[in-house]
Amino acid sequence: MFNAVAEPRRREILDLLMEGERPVNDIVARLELGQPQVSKHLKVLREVGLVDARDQGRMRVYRLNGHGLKPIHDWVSNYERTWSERFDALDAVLEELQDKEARDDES
Amino acid sequence: MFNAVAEPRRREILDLLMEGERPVNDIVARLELGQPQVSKHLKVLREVGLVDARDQGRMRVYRLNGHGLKPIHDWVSNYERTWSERFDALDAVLEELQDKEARDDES
DNA sequence: TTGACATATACCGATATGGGTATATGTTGT
DNA sequence: ACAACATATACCCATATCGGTATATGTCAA
Repeated sequence: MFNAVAEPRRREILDLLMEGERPVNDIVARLELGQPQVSKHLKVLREVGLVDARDQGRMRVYRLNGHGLKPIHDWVSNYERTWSERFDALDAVLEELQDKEARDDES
Repeated sequence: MFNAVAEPRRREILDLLMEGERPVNDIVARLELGQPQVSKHLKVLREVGLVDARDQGRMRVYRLNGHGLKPIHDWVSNYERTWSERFDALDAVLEELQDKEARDDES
């Protein structure tokens, strides 16, 4: 899953699909990459559930399934506290509470 | 960057470092992996700025630098709207506004 | 200074991966 | 039925990556 997204071209494909669903050739036209390569990347993305496909006439239309990114989002979110100012503020509050408790215990 | 985090063992190392800074051998003891392999993973993590190192006596203590994950968090966040209920609610509001405008234009 | 320790690096082999070219599969229009 | 089209797959090659083993580098302790 992480691996699927680690590939720059695959991220490009996902970014592109955020605009809306697209048949393979549209994607090929945008990316500077051969059609077989795009099909392979799409296969990988499909296998991990990041995109879905729908047959329409002789073309296959791919659309984004962003829900597949939730695991990554969840994992990264655990680290957000290490940089986010929002969490720094929260830390400050918690620390203050601890200090207050310590003072209360003393007295 | 994405690539550094795509490796399961490297994610394990990061998860482990969330508990606090650790010398290499501590990490080796936790992961079931040889010391050279751990050193190599740490090197990769250091190169992309996800960990920092500090020399203490004859050991090198590594600590997490979660800030390096912000780019990933930012990228994934763009997709959050595609699954989050929070954003679904926002979409509903926006849609309602559009409907309202449409009705106003008619009259 | 010497030996034990902590870590990094060099090297090897197996496997995976990405792009390229050719071709197979399936669909439409005539 | 046939030709053009859209996509997928098979195969090849070059390169990257991971784990493993051996070894180099640097530090402490006696």
